Amino acid sequence: MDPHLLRTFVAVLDHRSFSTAASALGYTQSAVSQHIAALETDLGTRLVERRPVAPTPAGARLMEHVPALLLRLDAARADIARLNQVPTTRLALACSPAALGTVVARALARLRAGTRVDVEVRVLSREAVIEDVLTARADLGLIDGITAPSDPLPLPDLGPTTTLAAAEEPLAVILPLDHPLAERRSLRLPDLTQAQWIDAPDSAVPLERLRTVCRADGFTSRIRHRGTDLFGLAALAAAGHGLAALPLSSATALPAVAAVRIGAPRLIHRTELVHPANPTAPVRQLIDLILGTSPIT
Amino acid sequence: MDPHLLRTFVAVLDHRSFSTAASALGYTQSAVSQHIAALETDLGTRLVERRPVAPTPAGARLMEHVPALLLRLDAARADIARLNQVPTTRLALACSPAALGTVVARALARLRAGTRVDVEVRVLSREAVIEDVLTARADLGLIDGITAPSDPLPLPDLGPTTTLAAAEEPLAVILPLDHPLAERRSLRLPDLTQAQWIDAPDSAVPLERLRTVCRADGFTSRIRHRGTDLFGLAALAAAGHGLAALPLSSATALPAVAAVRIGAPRLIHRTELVHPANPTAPVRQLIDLILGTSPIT
DNA sequence: TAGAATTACGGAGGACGTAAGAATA
DNA sequence: TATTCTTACGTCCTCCGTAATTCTA
Repeated sequence: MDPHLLRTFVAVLDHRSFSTAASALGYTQSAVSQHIAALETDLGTRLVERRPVAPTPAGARLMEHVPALLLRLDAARADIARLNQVPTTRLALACSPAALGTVVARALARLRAGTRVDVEVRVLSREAVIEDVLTARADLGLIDGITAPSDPLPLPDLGPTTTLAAAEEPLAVILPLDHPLAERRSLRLPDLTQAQWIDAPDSAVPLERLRTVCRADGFTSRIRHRGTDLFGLAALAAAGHGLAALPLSSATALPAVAAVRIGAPRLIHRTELVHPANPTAPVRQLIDLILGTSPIT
Repeated sequence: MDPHLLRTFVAVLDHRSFSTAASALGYTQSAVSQHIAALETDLGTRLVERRPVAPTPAGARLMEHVPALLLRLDAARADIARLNQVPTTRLALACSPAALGTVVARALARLRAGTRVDVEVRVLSREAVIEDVLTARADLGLIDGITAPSDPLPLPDLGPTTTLAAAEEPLAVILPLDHPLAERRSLRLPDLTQAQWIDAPDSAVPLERLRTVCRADGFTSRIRHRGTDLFGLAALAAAGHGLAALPLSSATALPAVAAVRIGAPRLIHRTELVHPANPTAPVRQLIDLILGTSPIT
């Protein structure tokens, strides 16, 4: 179970082909074939079905571990590299779309006033934000999500990182202006299980998460929207393709849609800050700024 | 970052010696030295201080990743091995001490009545239970802990496993029979931050966890009790060495100590069941039995 | 039958052991 | 000075590429 073998394993399944995986990795087909054969011998089972290339049940099971494993490996390497890094004043901040509106924009406004810290903001899916922070492609991450008021966001294994609550606000849904529910003061989420939704896991609250917090099925969607483009999502919602859940402030700011607050169950939208252990001084400064505890105004 | 190198890395730090690590791993000292050198070259930093052997800051950082990494690697292998395993009727059940009292004993009483499933019960620390389930040394695990009433227990990353709530009960503290607070109907946890506690992370609720849920410091201890022996813990508590937090039923059943319920904050003690994906039929049967949904009575 | 994976085989590099050499308590 | 780690070096084995072979859509 050498990491190299595991990397070619995922490449093969990603490309659904030994040869293209080989060229992507800079190996020959032969080498890839040998890698897979070595893995299969080691584990004593066939992992990949050939022609067409597809995971066997065992391969699928392995695939549930390997990406996390390789990520953690990269995280370890990055974590050590960070130790000897000289503090830069050019910081990379990765955030999910709703985190940008609820926290980052406001924080950066305060930044202009007083510091000489340069920030590059990168808007990504939640998973990609975590990846970026773990692998040191970003100095700081902001992730948004919904939970019961006192709970932390359920984040996957983050290793030795710290998460801090950066902002909380009510949850809302966006819907077309002429939607029958658009005039309501607030809505109950369980009443919306049968509505038509847009599944926009990278930008809005993932439908899967709505099902979990409501302990209910439903929340079906005909359209899936990938990417971090909230305005595009709003356009789809405005055109009547379905609802989407967002923090109230973002929902209100979007054009051509109505924003209605979710009144029940008691849920909040929270943005959490994720940062590696032992942040450098500029990073710590930015953290303080975002948390609003900084003397800089 | 070959897994072999990482394994010798942890062995070296565990044994605080290259030579004893070598013999433990079945290598020569030379090989171990080369392993460490290879890792250090790869990562570009010294990881281990020699004579005496100790982790450098970078080594300590690496050490925060490696055990989890190696565990996940073993979990992947075990997960695949389980696929081709023939269902046994001899099941290994790993549980934390309080889980035994709250769930297992009762469930196994029902087991005697109707099935031909053989169970081996193993009482371990929470971490060891998780390890056993992930690496298939146990077919099923039960872990106890405390949280706010509707929250799940905060378990570390478990990969593709499922957790289910198995039992809930009030939280209590045990104290000497002649303790001034022993006659109380209930106690508030924040009032006990300044008391003397026994830190028994393997058997009772870890003090660290009490601090987290109370959002308070304190809960200091002079005695640390390792191991899964609840009666030993009770003896220490009875002798006045400090308090310990346990589920009410276990606390009540222990000899020579008073059990007082924790009234605030609103916390529950919950036992959760951890099992791998796709359990075999006998395992599923045992799960149903434990959850009380089984027709077997 | 063509496209694609496997097998055979050889060379380069890596890994481990033996043994001699440095370093430190 | 004794113990412990490092370095040198030889051998064996592994890994990858080339090329011939087998498989299957």
